[in-house]
Amino acid sequence: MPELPEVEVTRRGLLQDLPGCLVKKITWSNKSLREPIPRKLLVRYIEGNRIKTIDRRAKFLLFRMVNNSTMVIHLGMTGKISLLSVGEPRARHDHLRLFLDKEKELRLNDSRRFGSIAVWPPAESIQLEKNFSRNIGVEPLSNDFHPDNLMAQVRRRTQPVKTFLMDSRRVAGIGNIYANEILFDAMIHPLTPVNRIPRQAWEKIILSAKKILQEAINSGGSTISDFLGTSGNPGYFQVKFKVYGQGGEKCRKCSKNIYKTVIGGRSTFFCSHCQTMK
DNA sequence: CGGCGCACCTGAGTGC
DNA sequence: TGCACTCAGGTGCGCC
Repeated sequence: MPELPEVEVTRRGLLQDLPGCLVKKITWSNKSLREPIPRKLLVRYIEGNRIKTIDRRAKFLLFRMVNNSTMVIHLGMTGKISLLSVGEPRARHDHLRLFLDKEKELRLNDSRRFGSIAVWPPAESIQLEKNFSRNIGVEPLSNDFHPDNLMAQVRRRTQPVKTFLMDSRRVAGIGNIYANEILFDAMIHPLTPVNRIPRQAWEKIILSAKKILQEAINSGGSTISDFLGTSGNPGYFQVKFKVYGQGGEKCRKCSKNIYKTVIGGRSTFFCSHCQTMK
């Protein structure tokens, strides 16, 4: 399910109930996700402790514990976190179950197992987070997402702007769907080399990104009440995308054809009439 | 160093 | 109904 908006909506949903909860017991599947599940660290630092709050960095959820440890979860392509009432039967592809007080269970289900779970022990948490964050680009909803910042990074680069927006070391949290949608909104051709984008166009990309991501978060916000219960995940919010998945359809702005191609190995949708190289 | 292709894994959909 | 094949929202490695 997850790009930045979906992860953020998940975070906000969990924030309604999780802070203060005690993690009484943790169980896991016998399969690895992207990396092996850190069982020993989960038992040592998360089990028996209380959740303080939940933060987000890029598409990672950071569960801050009262003992200053942190559980870091990435949802990959198919990861879903649900907050369930105790007694929900286990399901195929459940990989992590946190049994909480207040008759609740936090569960991670991930069929493709591209997700990940890490634990930062209290003593190393600050340093580990520093290293972690250093390898991740600017948060697009922050004030640091600014033409100065981006243009300084792209002087020598020729990669397509779509690839740049999706590169987590440059910009955090933008995946294939929203990269397509943002560039349509900004009227920029996805193949435009980043070193040939003028400041004005960067300003537009930034505004479009903030707008598109914020709209997605807002529309997901209305589904937060679905968190309790098995069907509880917001997914892509039934948002009607303007270009993603619309190959062969008519452009909403100019009625010309929307093309589908592949950039950086990912499906790319755009209107060659509305979206130009500046 | 920058940029690209590919692997990782399962499930859904399509066409024969 | 079954089989073979394609594609999918993410990330990081290795290769040129």
